[in-house]
Amino acid sequence: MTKQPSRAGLELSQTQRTLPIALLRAREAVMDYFRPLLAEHDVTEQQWRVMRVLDEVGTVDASFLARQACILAPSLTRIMRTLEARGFVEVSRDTADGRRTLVCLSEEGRQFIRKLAPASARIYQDIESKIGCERISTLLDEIEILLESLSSES
Amino acid sequence: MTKQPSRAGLELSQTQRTLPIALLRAREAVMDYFRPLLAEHDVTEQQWRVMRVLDEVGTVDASFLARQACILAPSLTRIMRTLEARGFVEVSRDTADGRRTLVCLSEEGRQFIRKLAPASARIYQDIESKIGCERISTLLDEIEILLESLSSES
DNA sequence: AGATAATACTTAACATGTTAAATTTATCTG
DNA sequence: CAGATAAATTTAACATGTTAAGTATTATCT
Repeated sequence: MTKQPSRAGLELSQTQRTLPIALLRAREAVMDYFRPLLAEHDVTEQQWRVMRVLDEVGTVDASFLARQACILAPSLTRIMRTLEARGFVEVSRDTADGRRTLVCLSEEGRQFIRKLAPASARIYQDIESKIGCERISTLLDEIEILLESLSSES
Repeated sequence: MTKQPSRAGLELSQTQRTLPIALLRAREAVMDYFRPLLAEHDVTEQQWRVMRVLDEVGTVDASFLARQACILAPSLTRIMRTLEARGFVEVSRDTADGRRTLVCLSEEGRQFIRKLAPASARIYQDIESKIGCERISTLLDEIEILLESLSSES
């Protein structure tokens, strides 16, 4: 079905048949469905991701938040500034460990999430209807396995 | 095996069990293996992607290149400036259509690709050995289906 | 042919990605 | 307990992502 280049020695794969590009293209294809909603409400993809994570986990330190939202620490610092200025998050210092920054959603932030949740869920359902729930589930499982395989093992 | 949240109404999925984040995490996990090599040779991930595509397709216009490398036009404009200044690519105007910019690898650019190819291929093989060739192949197939399902249909 | 729309880029402006260095606070060692 | 180390962020600098606006060139339409 798919042309498999014979890669006996140390040659490069066809770019389109490569994990980095394939994963990037897949993500772009999915995000194309969400971008209109985010743009309409003036939040970037990353800001929304941070708020989604905070909505799930409550109050957490910056490192944990960065890891969960797949955002690097320096980016998170800037994003926090933006979200705090907009009144969507509350930032404080950890009294137990003065190095840590603690963050949580503000009431306004929670309302914002609730306001967009239905439209966001509908978009995801639209995507599911095109791909199929089982297929998405399988893909997510495959990715989980990939992550386990690539991390923490020899 | 995996906890499936009951999502009868219009609620948000668990972030970690969502296509945008899962695909992003997978990509990051893979790129972590390549970044040291790229950093060692002072090329960014995107610059390398552009050169990889050019190596495959020869001389092409900017739009095609941008699409193949998953890079937006404005980013490509800047990347071209960088790569041209470094002598890795040659840029020219399409005589048949004055709007188009044509690009191809320079001899120096081709040599650069050849120099990094073995190490890059070894890294990919390392990744394959951890995940398994068939599993990767399956994943790539699943992604192709996802791309077809999401594009150009109703 | 001439006005108009469509293409293909390019610029501009702001947000984020990425790495390295700096800062502040904790922890560890002797 | 003082000095060295480590940990958690932040800052800085440059590259790219992203959208909107601007430019030049080509295609279209009457």
